Amino acid sequence: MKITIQDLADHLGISKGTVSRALRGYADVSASTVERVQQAAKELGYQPSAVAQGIKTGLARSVGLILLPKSRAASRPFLMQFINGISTSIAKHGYTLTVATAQSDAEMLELHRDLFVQRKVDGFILPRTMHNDPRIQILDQLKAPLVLYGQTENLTQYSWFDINQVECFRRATTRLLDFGHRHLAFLGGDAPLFYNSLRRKGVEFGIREFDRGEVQLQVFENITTVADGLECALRLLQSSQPPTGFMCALDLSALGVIRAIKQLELIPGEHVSVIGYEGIPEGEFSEPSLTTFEVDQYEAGFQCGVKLMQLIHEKGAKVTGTLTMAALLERDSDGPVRFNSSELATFIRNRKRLLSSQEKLHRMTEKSLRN
Amino acid sequence: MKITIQDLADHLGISKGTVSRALRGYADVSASTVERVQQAAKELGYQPSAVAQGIKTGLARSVGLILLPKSRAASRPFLMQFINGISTSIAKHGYTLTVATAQSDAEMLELHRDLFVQRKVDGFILPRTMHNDPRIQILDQLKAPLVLYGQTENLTQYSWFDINQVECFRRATTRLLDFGHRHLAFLGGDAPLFYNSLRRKGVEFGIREFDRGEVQLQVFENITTVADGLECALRLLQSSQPPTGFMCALDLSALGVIRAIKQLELIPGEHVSVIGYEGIPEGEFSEPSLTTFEVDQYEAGFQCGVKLMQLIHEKGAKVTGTLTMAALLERDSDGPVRFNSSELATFIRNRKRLLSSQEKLHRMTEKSLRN
DNA sequence: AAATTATCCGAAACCGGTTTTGGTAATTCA
DNA sequence: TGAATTACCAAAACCGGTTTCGGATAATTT
Repeated sequence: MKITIQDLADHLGISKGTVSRALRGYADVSASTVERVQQAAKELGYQPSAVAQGIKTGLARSVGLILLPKSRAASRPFLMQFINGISTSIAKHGYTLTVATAQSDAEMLELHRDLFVQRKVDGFILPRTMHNDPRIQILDQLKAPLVLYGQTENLTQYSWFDINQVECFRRATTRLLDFGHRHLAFLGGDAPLFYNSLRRKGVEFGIREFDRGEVQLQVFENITTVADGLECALRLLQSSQPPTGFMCALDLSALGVIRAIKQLELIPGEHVSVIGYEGIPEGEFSEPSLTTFEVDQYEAGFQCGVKLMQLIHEKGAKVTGTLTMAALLERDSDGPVRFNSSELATFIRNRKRLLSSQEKLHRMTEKSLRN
Repeated sequence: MKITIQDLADHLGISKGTVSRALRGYADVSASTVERVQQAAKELGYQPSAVAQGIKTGLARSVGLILLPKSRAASRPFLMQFINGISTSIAKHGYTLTVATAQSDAEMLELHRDLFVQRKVDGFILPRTMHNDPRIQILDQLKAPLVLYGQTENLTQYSWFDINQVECFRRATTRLLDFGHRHLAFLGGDAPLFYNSLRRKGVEFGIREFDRGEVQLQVFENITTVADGLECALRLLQSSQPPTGFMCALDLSALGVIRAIKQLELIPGEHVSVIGYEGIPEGEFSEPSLTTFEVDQYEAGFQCGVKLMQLIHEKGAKVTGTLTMAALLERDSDGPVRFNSSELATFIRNRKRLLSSQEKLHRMTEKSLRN
């Protein structure tokens, strides 16, 4: 059933070595033979077995991407386009993507080691880089090619691709300050991940540039889901010094903040401003739509793939780092400050008091409409 | 650097054949030798190269999953957990998952063929089954093991796993009818995919069981995104005979319907009922939360993996089909009918007329609150 | 004690490719 | 015309495993 190089050689009456050299483009095969071999290969549907090729070349022609589905909420949105980008760029080199999932951090490290030692992959792409990422330490020992999606310590030793998140959050901060906001909150994401410090640093830069003492910043961490953002914002807004501008490390938490604002019967983008980061599709459909930085995950995956192919194929290839920008989507969840923090606090208190009476009114209206 | 079976054999002073037989558990190796070999393998960190193993066994120990990122909205939600399930179940057999993405239908078919012919994968999992799925035809020719996630024609020839979607939608329909709804709409999804006919069939069954002539059903197709659902529902609700109950083939479109209902200043779950299908996380956070059928995508992936491993490893294994149920999450987007269709139409017309006056009222209230 | 049977392992073949080696026939050059 | 290249291809070695085969030794049976 399955046709091998020997079958093809027999069919043509030549040796299998010649068939191989013809297909690999060696110079010592006559043009006519190359032609005949290619023709026959196409006719018989011969394609060399990647497995058999790999044994001699030492390459599996596959790269590894290992995910931790535990961190479901955070990794889900970006995944599909990222995978698509990787797989598209490596496909040009005949590579495929091996995706594995680990149930724990320990298992994730084992998986990296095993996949490489077993020669199932030739290198790795490491998303969601951590501080002192343990994956890197293991892969370094094995001299496994790797590309980081994100930054970390000792960046000059590795190839990496990242968005300039510091700049993004500097701009987000400047934007809110220019809008007149003076009480800001930064809702950070996963604390152990490197991105979190970068985004936070961007916020601090933005404030430092501007500050003449009148800016207040509150910082939180591990706000990674809609529920987290909702809860955190509800608490902050009902405090005595509520922020009037929220910068969220993740769109998901920003959507939670918007929900909190609406829950307090305030208007997001007017009474309170919110800026997110990542550009998940939900942000477009949110009411109001979410101002955010749109990360091109396809491009990120594509570039990671390109860099990894360089490391694997070009011997002596130098590691490279690339920093790009995300596009700011100026939508409706932020705008010029209406109240300062104290005014907002008062407004919220009054609102609360009047909610019951307003509800009565609403019920009356409804009743009258039905009749 | 990389240690081979020959290195291990030299280190132990025995032949590589014996090392291999010891590690593969052959009976003709003494217990003490097995012990020594295993010990040494662990110490030296030896793991056989999957590539070299594959050449003799003819297996790549990998299964393929090929995605079409074009259909982004529809495939995104279910993906991560599905991949996790597959990868977890096949990991028990030392298998990994090869994920590739195709940019077009034609490329997708080629990819299936190439990956199998090149022996990069030993079989496939086919999600999102279509009518007369062309992938199946190609893989049949190659005698490639495959498992369907979803159903199709000639089901007895293949292993497959699916949710009993007919039953789900029969129950959704019965539920709305029991709530007293008599004007229903079914918002179908991707028409070429097999699931669509199944879900529609479920709706028709539900109505046929019940109908004494008074039930009205409107059917639509290719409503796959929030925007689609929003638009479709807006149109229907403003027609002269609006449905009071919506059954959506996809949660995403159901969320759009909810948005449409709210946009018309109606209360989802009171004035109009909505039921979705799939159980995406957004449905939990929606206001009101979405009544839907929660599909266990992890389990689906897991079972597909199990079935594929059977086909690949147990020779003469018979194909098997499995149908399970999804859990109905009774949340807040549906409920007893309040208005019949005509009443609803009137209500909506009046609402519209009064919206401007109500808005005036609202602005006045707000102004008074600020002072 | 000899014959038989088990036990254990080395040697070799094999899987399907790639790459090196070496030899023959056709060309080119002196 | 003879020598030196060149062009081309067959044969063989190799990659890192698995599996078969057969032989040596030990254990058992007669």
